[in-house]
Amino acid sequence: MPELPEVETVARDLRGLIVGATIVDAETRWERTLRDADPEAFADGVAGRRIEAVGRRAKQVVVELSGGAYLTIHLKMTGQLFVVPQGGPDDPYVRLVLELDDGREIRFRDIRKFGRVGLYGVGTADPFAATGPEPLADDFTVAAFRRRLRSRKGRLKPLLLDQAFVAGVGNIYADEALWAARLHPLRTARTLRPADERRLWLHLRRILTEAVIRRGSSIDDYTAPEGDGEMQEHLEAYQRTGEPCRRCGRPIRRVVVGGRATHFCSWCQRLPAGDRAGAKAVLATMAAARRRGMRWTELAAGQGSVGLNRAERTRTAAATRRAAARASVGG
DNA sequence: CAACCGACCTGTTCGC
DNA sequence: TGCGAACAGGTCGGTT
Repeated sequence: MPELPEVETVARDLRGLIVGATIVDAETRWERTLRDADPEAFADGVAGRRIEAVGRRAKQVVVELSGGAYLTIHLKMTGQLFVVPQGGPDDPYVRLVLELDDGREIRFRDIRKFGRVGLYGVGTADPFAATGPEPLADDFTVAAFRRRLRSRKGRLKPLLLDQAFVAGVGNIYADEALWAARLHPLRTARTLRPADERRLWLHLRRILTEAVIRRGSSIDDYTAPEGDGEMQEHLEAYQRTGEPCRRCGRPIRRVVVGGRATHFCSWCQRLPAGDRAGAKAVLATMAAARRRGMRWTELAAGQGSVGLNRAERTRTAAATRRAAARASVGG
């Protein structure tokens, strides 16, 4: 699940590997990987262009090409990028191959086919026109963050996931930032006191910065061209359902907010009375789970229970899968 | 504007 | 042991 730190890591790895090379051809194996689903136009558009720079905007890798063209690569849930020698081991999940002039190729591998690659040029519409500010940029000040918070009526968790509100935050770092700032995910932006706003701003930036240094969280399918990250070993809330809160020792709870798994400590992250009115569904679910004797997990209506060791087992299995993927791609 | 839904996809895990 | 349902979640387009 690549978010800002994971995509930043992929972009940095890729930059060191491909800047200066020239794209010779493009082979599309799954048409819808291309935003405009036109393999011929895409190949014509990239062939002969030199790779000038690689960066990131929100959760997308941006590859700048000669002549003012640029590629946007959204990894979505399961997208991976590898740079390998041509003719290396292949696998059925490679969706797009960019052949380089130096005997290597860039492979975009994506099990679930959600990922998208766009090609833009001078005069084409800006794909980031509706994207919010970069949270690690110098001009993302606490004052700027306050202004944005006060212009919104929504609850914090969905707000942090809204790319128009702030760019690059996904499910992992939204939960982590809220835990660190001691703010309930259902808290409304408008009820925040100045100190709350400041803590959220501070911890959001601190956690994203730390995660970039640690090369992101290698959970499920995420890996970068030059190897896994280690931030998954330093998460405080995400996927720690039932494990003790590292501040108070009480079990981390899991609820569904806006259709997304949300992990938090109901002791450290209180919901003020004023915000309870619109949070009935989640609160009722938690009360029902409590009545049924579930102390450490809360479930959406009708869902089964979640085993205590699930997170651990999932992590182990995912690491094995990533290793297999790297081997098959020849990386 | 906010909240919610289904759609897009496949592999893994869960409940029975 | 095997099967189908549930789940993972980023984003878009549509509805309430």
